[in-house]
Amino acid sequence: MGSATIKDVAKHAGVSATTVSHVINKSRFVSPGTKARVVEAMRELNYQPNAVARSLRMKTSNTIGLIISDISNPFFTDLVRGVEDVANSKGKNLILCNTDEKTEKEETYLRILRQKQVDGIIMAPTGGPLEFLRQLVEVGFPMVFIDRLPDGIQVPTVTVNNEKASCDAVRHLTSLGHVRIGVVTGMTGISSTVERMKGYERALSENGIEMDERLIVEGWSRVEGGYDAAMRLLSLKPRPTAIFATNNLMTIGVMRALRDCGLGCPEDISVVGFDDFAWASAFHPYLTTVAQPVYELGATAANLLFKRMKARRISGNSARVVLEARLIVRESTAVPPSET
Amino acid sequence: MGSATIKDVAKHAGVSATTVSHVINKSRFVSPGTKARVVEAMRELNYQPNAVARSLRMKTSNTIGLIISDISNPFFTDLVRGVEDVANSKGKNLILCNTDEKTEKEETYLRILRQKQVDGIIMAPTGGPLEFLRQLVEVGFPMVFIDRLPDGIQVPTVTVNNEKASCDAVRHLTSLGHVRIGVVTGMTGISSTVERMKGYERALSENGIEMDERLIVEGWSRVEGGYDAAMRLLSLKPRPTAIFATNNLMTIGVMRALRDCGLGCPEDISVVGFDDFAWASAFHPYLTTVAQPVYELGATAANLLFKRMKARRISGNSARVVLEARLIVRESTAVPPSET
DNA sequence: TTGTAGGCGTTATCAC
DNA sequence: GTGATAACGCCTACAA
Repeated sequence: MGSATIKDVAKHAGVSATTVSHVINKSRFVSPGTKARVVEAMRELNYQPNAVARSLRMKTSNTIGLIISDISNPFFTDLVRGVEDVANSKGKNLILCNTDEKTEKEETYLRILRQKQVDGIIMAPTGGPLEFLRQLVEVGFPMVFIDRLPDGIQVPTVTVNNEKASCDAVRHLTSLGHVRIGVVTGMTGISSTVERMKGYERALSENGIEMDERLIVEGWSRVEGGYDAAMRLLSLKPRPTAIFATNNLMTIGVMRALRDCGLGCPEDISVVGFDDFAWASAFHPYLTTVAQPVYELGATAANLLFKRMKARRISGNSARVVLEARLIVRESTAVPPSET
Repeated sequence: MGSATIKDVAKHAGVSATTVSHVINKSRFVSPGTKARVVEAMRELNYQPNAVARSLRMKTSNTIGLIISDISNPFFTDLVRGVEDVANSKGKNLILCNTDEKTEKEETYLRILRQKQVDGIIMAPTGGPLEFLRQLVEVGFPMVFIDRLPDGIQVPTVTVNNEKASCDAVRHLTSLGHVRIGVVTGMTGISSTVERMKGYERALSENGIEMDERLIVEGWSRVEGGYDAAMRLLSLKPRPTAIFATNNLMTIGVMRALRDCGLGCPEDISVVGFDDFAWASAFHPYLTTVAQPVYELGATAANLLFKRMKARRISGNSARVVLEARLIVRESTAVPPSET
């Protein structure tokens, strides 16, 4: 049984569809009497306005798209919540899309979201080459990038101060006397990886520590990658006295590797991880981490997007907002290396 | 500049809109020549079909709604991924909604999703009284409940075997010699809480252990609640030798309480938690947990929903699918209580 | 204070 | 093989 339409309500109330529409949207005066009849008719017919028809007419879907790599990643989890809260407060809904870092999925989702007439898109770009994306930006489609900078596309972006935060993390290790500091790097080709490595390098050079290529291992931003990378690092002789894992998943991989090697943290080796965990202060080791303001990242991006949506044709202006990630020092790494 | 429409393409290719439509949808034969011209016109105009207009006409939005309490909760995180993967494989998109367990937000989202003509809804019901929800179910709107059973509404549901799994968890503790076993319970009024408590009670009675009301404390399904509840339990004299935390967030709260009380786990007290953590085997204590097949929960619900969507009018039939949660025994609790 | 009519961009029916 | 035309449900000039 097809639901009641605005015409059904009109007929039932003995008025025109126009009047019903105005009652629904409070868009012009309707006498108390007729208004009451309309309201009553809507109730009796259990009327629900058809938002699709409305969208077609109004050219706004009250929906925004959010494209991330994987909602299972705790990092995105809080970010998504930030976006949804802001969106909800503005009466917009969220279509969630997972790319798994696949450029192909990214393009498909972009295309679908566009076809669904979403009012705007927030995305963490994979970094792959993307003609369609470039076109969208060029026609002024409201879009905000998050967590990473796109390659050569001018668009508003929200990130954290990756370099500075990484630098702080590594400085923390050097200040404890560490010199041989291994680093597990993220996916190549995304800006956050590059920036975090810059911070690592800067901290070392500040302290007059020579770079050792063998201490830099790729972890592909994933748990398994972090595990493998740590295994490589741990097999070095002499092995590093500390490891800097440049994201949350890789940090877990590193810790698993330590366990499998029978190594204790921080007794045998110190670890600092980028990204904090809600449970970090309740489970051992109480890891020192770089905490990103993840929720704010999402909320900020959403607010920025809404600004763009209002001023559709003010293109060209591509702000970059940088939020502050900060080091949280916990007891576990406050231990000097057993060897030097 | 409004995007090109099907009419623009038709004009550009010198054919009718009908033909363009048929080319797009491959819905009837079009001669190679005209087809080529149409395709070329679409390319030149950078044409993207308007999915909103299509939805209005076809009466399907190719979108489903997912209503949960909070995407920040790691439990829902993997579940959402399961739903999205299945949805995506069927060409559907996902609108994500967070209720924070507020009946009011739940109703608002239900109404919006209905108005947006989503093809179906998957939800973890708050348990509040909900007339609108009941109406939706009654008119045969495709819907699947997840994680919890609704109160007295006949609708397909996907859950885990909460009672059995809880019973196993507590049996594990009794088999280690524990008798005074505290339990931190979830929100009152949701089925999973009730079922998990039944499992707790059954395990105790099987072992001839008398129930002690003081050992049952409400943790409201949240971290803070788990913390407070654990504090209460730890202040009992004699204090329990083990604690069963009935969900992931409360488990974290319990562990924080132990830390703040300077108590070690498992030396001073044993803990078993409902819900596993990806990092559980890498950080201390290596907690024994009940692992729910969370991704499968979401995927199963989505598959069930798609079945319902196909056979819209086969109402009445309200399957309940029960997946298996299983105990993962790790070293930490394999320690007999220091006292009896 | 209220109503009529046209159109948003598609797809489906029928006709040629 | 292809096209006109109506309709999906709503909003909004314009008119009365």
